[in-house]
Amino acid sequence: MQMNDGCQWRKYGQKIAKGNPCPRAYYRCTAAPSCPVRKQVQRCAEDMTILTTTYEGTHNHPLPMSATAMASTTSAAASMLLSGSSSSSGSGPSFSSGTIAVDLHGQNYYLPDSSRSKQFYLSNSSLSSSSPYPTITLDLTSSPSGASSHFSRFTASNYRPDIQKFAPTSLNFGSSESSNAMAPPWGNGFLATSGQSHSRNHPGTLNIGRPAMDQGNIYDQFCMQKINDHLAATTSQQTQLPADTIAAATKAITADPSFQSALAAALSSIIGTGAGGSANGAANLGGGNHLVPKWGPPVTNGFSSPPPPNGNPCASYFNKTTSSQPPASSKTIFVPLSLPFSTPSNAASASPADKNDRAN
DNA sequence: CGAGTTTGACCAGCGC
DNA sequence: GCGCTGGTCAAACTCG
Repeated sequence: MQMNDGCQWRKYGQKIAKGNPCPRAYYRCTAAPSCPVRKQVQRCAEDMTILTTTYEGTHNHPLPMSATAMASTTSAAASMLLSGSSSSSGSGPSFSSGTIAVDLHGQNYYLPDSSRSKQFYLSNSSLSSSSPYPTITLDLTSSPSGASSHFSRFTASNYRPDIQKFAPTSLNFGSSESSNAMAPPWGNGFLATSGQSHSRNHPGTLNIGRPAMDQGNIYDQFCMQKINDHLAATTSQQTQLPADTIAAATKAITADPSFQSALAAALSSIIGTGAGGSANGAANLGGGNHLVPKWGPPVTNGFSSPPPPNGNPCASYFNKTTSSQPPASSKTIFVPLSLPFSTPSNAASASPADKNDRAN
């Protein structure tokens, strides 16, 4: 069991996806026996330091606070990213269009792109700043609040130390539960935590040094860490994201090309632009295809781009080689995709239990 | 000893 | 129809 995002996950498979040297790990939520939620964790080929996590399905059980917080964090980031990208990142994918409307408060994202419009609903939004890793979260899962309507959540958070400093995020943890359930042992300080998570594998080094599964854990841990950190630090102020925080986050995100690309990739894959991640996009989002038509190609490219000079950190990580190649700055991308987008059927199909598993 | 992880094999959808 | 790719299962292995 892993404590990634507040939920317990069990790895049930790993596979090397085409176009990405890094294996993709598959996890199932074990918080509840019948929970259909699955998670995919994969490293960005372009930047091994970036992890992309895709959530699929809807939890049929109450989420721990940490999980909620995590989701929140990512959502906010995503929103920021979206807005930021649209305005400032010209180089990136075609986020730019500027047609993207982001309503942080409402958490309602509108991407009336050229021909297709999509509504991004961020059920939770929070920016976690404690983690050294930039995190991109794409959550397409239907959230409880959105039960009535299917929505997806895109969340991206850029975890950067510097940013953290600037953005004392006050996260909306939405859950009254305290961090008890999720409180990770390492959840003390940012440094402490990160050190711990990493140290598990490679003491003293910042590399993710483990297979995808671990990666997932790690990034989750970071999130959790952040959360905890925030909780501790802002115990009393877990409320909404201050404009400042958002702005800072947006800035940070837009400033990081790799992050953008990673996010774009994640989004594209999730959304299932025609390009490549058809499986995810189509299956998960159902109508998700309409979401980000333009992003697809560019993003994909990014992923396909050759690995870092290091050689293939990914491979080594996944191979369990503890080769430590601590990326100067590790980045974690969370791509929580949730199924229930706009297609009810998605939920069903998404559910692993159903047809399952072997479907593909 | 139990829980979780790892890894290879199998299955099914999709594209050519 | 064939091959490719992605996703899942299940047995074996490892760690606590």
